[in-house]
Amino acid sequence: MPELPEVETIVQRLKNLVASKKVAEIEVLREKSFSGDLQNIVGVMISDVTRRAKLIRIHLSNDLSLLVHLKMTGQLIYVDDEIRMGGGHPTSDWVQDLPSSHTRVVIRFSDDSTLFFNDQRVFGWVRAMDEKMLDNEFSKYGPDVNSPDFTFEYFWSRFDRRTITMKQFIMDNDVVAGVGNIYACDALNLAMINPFRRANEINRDEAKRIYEAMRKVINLGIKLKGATISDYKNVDGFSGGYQDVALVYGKEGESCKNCGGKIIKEKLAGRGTYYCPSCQI
DNA sequence: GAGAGTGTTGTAAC
DNA sequence: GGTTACAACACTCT
Repeated sequence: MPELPEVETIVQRLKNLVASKKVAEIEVLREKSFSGDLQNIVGVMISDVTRRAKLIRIHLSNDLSLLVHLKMTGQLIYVDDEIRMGGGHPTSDWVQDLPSSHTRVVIRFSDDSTLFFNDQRVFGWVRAMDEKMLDNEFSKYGPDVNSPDFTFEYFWSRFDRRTITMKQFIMDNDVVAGVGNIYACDALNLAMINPFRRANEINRDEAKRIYEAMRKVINLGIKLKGATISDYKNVDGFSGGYQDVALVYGKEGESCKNCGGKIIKEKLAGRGTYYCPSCQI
């Protein structure tokens, strides 16, 4: 479910909440969701929380990190006494039920606060990794879409006569990391490019428009703390705001903000794809 | 109730 | 090698 802006939002919040806390206990409720040796984590302090692509890295004060991938339906929810007591907090009514039937891993800290990893579909995971394993994992990804390494010249160089559709191209994590279905649809609408166009039919000017649009929608997503379509919540239970300004994603039948045309939904490579056929050419 | 759809990505097959 | 189809799983929606 979450894409780069959602993960970035979670990381920013999590960093403030759990940095310098000590892991008191880890409870694994679903074997498939966790891998690593618990012995090496219990009693260790969290030193930092960072992000690479859509991965959340919880740095430990030994040489390990807990790497978290939320995939489609993962959530990291932080709960402490203050949150449990409520006080108008959006999570107050449902945090009482945690762990829920979807809770897969529970990390308890020495101050009694708790981090829940919930994941309805069990695609996501939490894995303890050393430097070498992390390098190997991160090597699968191209530069983050919002990083300085993702330059237009780099992006253009990756077109290289590829015949896949533009939507698949910008969602290819090896080309650029962090663009999922929502932001891919919106970026192509902003750039006025049809998602079914093939990468090798795109000229340099069009590529430039796509490049700028990708950066723009992702940065707006980060600013609005992500998009809440169904399961996504920030660490503290708040929803994101991007869905309210989305250009085409989830807007089938509505008017295109760009040209007033009617937004349609079609399937592209098995994924729901929203676009405006009148201005995205 | 059956069947399709869901924001991800790894794998196997072509 | 690039591209495509599908699987992993558990729900909701039509």
